[in-house]
Formats: sequence, structure tokens, C-alpha cells
Amino acid sequence: MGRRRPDTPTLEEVAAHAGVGRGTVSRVINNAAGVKDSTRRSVQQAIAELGYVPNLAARSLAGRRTDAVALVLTEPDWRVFAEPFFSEIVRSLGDALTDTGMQLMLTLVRSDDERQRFLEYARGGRVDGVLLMSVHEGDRLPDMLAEARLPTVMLGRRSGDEYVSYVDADNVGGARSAVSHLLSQGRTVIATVTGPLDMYVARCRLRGYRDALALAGLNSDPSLVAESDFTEDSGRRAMAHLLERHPQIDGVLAASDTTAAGALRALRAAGRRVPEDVAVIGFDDFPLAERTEPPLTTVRQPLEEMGRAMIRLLLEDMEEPSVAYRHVILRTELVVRESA
Amino acid sequence: MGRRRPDTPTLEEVAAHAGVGRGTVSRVINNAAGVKDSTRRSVQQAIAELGYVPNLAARSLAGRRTDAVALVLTEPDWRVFAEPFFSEIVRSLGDALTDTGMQLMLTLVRSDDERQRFLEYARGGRVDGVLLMSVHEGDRLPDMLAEARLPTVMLGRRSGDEYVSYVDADNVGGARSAVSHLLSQGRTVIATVTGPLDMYVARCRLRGYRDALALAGLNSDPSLVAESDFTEDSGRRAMAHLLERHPQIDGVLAASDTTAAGALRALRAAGRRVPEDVAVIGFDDFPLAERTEPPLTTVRQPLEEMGRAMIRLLLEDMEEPSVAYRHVILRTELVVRESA
DNA sequence: ATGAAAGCGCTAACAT
DNA sequence: ATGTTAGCGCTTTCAT
Repeated sequence: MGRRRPDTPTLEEVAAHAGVGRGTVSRVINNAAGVKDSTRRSVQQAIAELGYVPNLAARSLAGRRTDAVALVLTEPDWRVFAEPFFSEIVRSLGDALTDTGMQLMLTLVRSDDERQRFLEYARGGRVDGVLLMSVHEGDRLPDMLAEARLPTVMLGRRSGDEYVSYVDADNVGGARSAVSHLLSQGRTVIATVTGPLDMYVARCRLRGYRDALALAGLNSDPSLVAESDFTEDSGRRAMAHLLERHPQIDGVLAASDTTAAGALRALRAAGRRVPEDVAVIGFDDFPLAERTEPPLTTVRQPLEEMGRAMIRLLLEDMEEPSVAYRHVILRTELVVRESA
Repeated sequence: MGRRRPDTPTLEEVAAHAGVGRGTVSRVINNAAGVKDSTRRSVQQAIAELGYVPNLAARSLAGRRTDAVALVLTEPDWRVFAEPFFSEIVRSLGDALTDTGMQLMLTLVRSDDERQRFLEYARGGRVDGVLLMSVHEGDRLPDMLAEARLPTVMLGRRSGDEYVSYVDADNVGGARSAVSHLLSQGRTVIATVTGPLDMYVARCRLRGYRDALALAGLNSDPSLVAESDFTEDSGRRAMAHLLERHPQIDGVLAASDTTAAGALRALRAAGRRVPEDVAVIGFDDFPLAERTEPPLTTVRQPLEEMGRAMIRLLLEDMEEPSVAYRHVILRTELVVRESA
């Protein structure tokens, strides 16, 4: 595990080469004010000539920033990678961070051992802040990070009373409006393929489904609810199962558009036409839902805004280490795509 | 961008608390030999009581390891994320790294600006080594890293004469054996859906396809070749296109199993039966190919071994910074899955 | 506007 | 076996 970084020029050598003190060089590389223009230029030239690159370890030891934030994925199931949702969020985080000059690094945490290791890494000062995504209910990592007073922001929450800062979408409202939409179309037997019910997000969407039915004065029949794990295949199986029990289903709320695509396949396999016989609405990942034939109506989450909001909360927390946790819940939008 | 790490106890405080010198504490946290058992225990207790966590910046400044390696994705197209290939490799890298106690961090590099930023990050000493994947032909990042003398290993190569260290699969051989297999089945009109031809891997597979035909004394017809970008949808389109020109196609080599799945859809849409009318063989990502109905024959790459080999090369390079570039090409395996 | 000097928290070489 | 000490390369006062 030996490491040798050879002959990297140091700030001191740059200073000597430029014939100035090292404080001056430091000011130049940090774009600090109060350096005569001519001095600045000669320092810059020395930097170029020597191929100087600041030693980041020394820099963060000496004080200020690390200029890196970690995005942690605590997901034993690697298939989330395949979700457009995931890549959209990562992209939006990357974009939002670009302006701040920070590096985004993705870290994968699967076991408790890795959880511990990451904690030490973060507490060791290798990152200025931590973003978390797809956190499951019992996961204590966010609390550990928060206790260590590391700026921490989650995407989504683990439960109804979450403390650690988070950004979430209005899942209940989204599901509610989707189901209300189905009802207003005259659909009467509406089923739902939920996500894994140990995830709060899945429970919220289920709640919205029930709320909408209740609002219409209908009882929700438990046998119209089938659980999936957000993958296309499990969505297909869940839908097939629902159809066996309730052949007369004419509307479906799916936990995600991947799941919706799966449901679509099951419906087709059973000879149903979509949306004529059965209308399907999925939560949220537009790329897939749009590529479906026909394009599915979806509850769209403002992924771009969610990423931006996460970065905003994180930066705020870094500026002034407050004791407050902050929460942002973003509105969802029903994107209707039926021609019918 | 201010950052304040509050009141973290230092090694010195631990030493005082335990009533020992700080050298001793350092030995204990680094599991160095030559510390009396009783001393070690009392230091460990002091560490626990104070909640001490080593400052990683100080550690790497003082010399040794960073204990982190970066996996860089230089991919403007985020859909690669969705490839099982990708997550399999990441998993295998993670596993291989676990034993060494190193952190793996994924970094996304899309623009030249980000390329430059990452270079400074790496040269700044934040990582001990760099792994690269999905590197396109003209990308200079690997050279820049190698010139900066950072241990660097790529997955795949950019061209036929690659210098920077890499691990690759025998793509030519794999494609050749796939097409030979089709020929031995009596298939006579064999098309191929290639990957993006600005990637060497795609060209290699195309070469294997041609080699096999030549070996059988056949000329390859350019109009039996259609390019895709490794996504399912582009595979579907490419296949549809091929079918228009050559309705009599009875065998297909697809660039990946995602592409193969797309090809399958196009074939079905055109009323062909697989594998009775048309046999499809895809390169490489078993999870998807197995979930296809019927399961597709594939050219399997030893992803697990590839990940391990990358880590091995990287560690070797870190141990003894050699001037040599090293290359490993792993054999592929044809996994036949037709019942026919 | 700029130089000098005091750390930041750790490792490793040198004493003992 | 353990204490002491000299840096690692930078930022940041504090002088000037």
C-alpha cells in the first residue's frame, strides 16, 4: 500500500522561483484580493513553468475547505443504478455543484462494515458534506452523520417523523391526484402496484391512493394492492397477480414508471388494451414512461429542482452550522399523456 | 464555503488522556507491532472515551496512503448507468477493494472542464490511484493521469495501440466464436448490431464477426451491419432497419445483451420467432440476457475477474511505481442457452 | 502589497 | 517498548 508522489513542486518552490514570499503565492492560487497585478502574473508564470499543483491534503489540513461532497448510496440492491430516476438526480446534483467548484463523489455502502468505514472517512474530514439517497427505514447512517455534525441532506425520508434534513416530493399528493384523475375518467376498479412497503415513499404513495378513493367515498380493497420492489420485473409479476384476482381492473397506479412498464407488459400478456381497457399511471421517471408505447401518464417529480434543493440545503448547513434540520417538499405534477 | 470542524479530539489529546506519548497512539491506530498489550488497551480506551477519529488530511500529508481510489466515468451519455455491465463491474471492484481497506469513489466526468478539475483533484493527492471505464477513443484523460504518474488502469482500451494499463476482454475472439456457432447451426444470413463504432470495443466485436465469416469463406455484406449505441432502444431500431433490407436474416450478433433485447423486440414486432426463425447472440451481461424470454445465448465476459484484475494492476503500480504499462486480456465464454 | 512565522494533526525516524 | 522530534505543504495572522 506504499505511496510515493514524486517530485511535485511545492508552494515554497514556486515562491522562490517567482522571487516572492509564499504568502503571496497562496493569495494568488486562492484568487485573494490585494496582490499587485504584475506580481500576480509573475507568480502565475512560475506556477505554469513548474507545473505546480496544490497539495490538497495540506490545504485541508491548514484549514478551509475540502471542496468535495459525497453522495452515498445505501442500497443493497444494485438495480437502482438502472433507474433513470437515479441518473437524473446524479446529473442534477452534478450540475448544481459545478457552480460551487466542488467535486461530487459517489460512494456505495452496502454492509454495516462499509457504513462504519464511510463514517470514519467522512468524520476524518475528507468531505465537507454528505448527500444520501434511497435510505431505507432502519438505516442509522444519517443519524450517525448528523451526530458527528457533518452537514447531511437526504433525498426522501425514512419515516413520517424524520429529523435529519431532507428534500422530498409530495408523494401523497401526487398519488392522490393520479387516482382522482382515474376516477374522473370513469374508472371504477383501481388497483395499485406499490413499491417496497418498508420504504416510506412507497407507503406515502399508497396513502395517496387510499386518500383519493376515500375522498370519492370508496373503500379501498386490500386485494387491489400488490407490492413490488420498483423493478420492471416485479411490477409485471405484481400486476399479473392482481389480474388473477380482479380481472375487471380498469385503472392502475404504479409505484414508478419502471414498475408501470412492467404492469403494462402483464396487461398486454393478459390481452388487455392500454389505455382503452385499463389506464396505467406511474410515478415519475419520464424517460422510460415516454418511451413506453403508448406513452404513459405519469406523476412527475421535479428531479432537477430536487437536486438543486439538496445542494442548497447542504451549502446553507456548511455556511452556518446550525442546529436546525431543514426540510423541503416539492410539488409533483400529473402529466397526462393519453390521447383517449 | 466556510467549513468548521468543531472540537475534534486530536491524537495528542488521546495521548495525554492515556498518559502515553503520541507515537504510541499512532502505533495503536495503525495496528503497528511493538506495543505492550496493556498499553494498547489503555490507548484504545482513551480513543473510545474521547471519540477520537484520525484526521485524514493530516495523515495523508504526513506521508503514506490516502486509502482511496477513484473510478472515473467519462461518459456523456448517462444511460450506461442502466447497464448491468456497469453495476456488475462496480460491485466487483468494490469487493476486491474491501480487502485492501480502500474506499472506492465514483466520479463523473462529462466535460473538458470537469476533466481538468478531476485531474487537479487527483494530482492534488486525494486518491492513490485511478480506474477508468467506458473511455472513448479521443479521450486524453488517461494520458494526462499517466503523465502525472498516477497509477491508472482502464477497463477496455481506446484503440489497437494503447499504452496506459488496461484490462480488457477478448472481444474479437468472443464475437468470432459466436458467429461461428451461428454458422455451425446452419444459419446463413447473419447480421450484426454493433455498438458505437467510435469505441474500440465495438470495432473489435465487428472484426470478430467478419473474421468468422471470412473463416467460413463468406464475404461480409456491409448492409448486414447496423450501428447502435448500446441501448435497448437503439438496438431495436437498428434491427428493424436490418430487417427492412434483409428480410431473410436468420442470425444476429448483438453488441451487448441490452442491444440484443432490443433486437429481440424488433424481431418479434416483425413476426419472427426466436430462436426458431432467427438466432440472436448478445455480448455479455448475463442478468439481462437470462431474463429475456427465451434466455439468449451470450458471449459472457468474466466481469468479476476483470474487476479483480484491475485492482491487482492498480495495486502493483502503487507498490512499485514502474515505468511499464501492463495489459490483461481475459478470455470470453460462449454460453449457449437455446433448447432448439 | 508583501514577507515572516505560527500552526493544522499526523507519521516516521531517532532516541532512550 | 515507548517518548521525542522533525517535518509533510498549506493558510493565515501579524508585521512591515
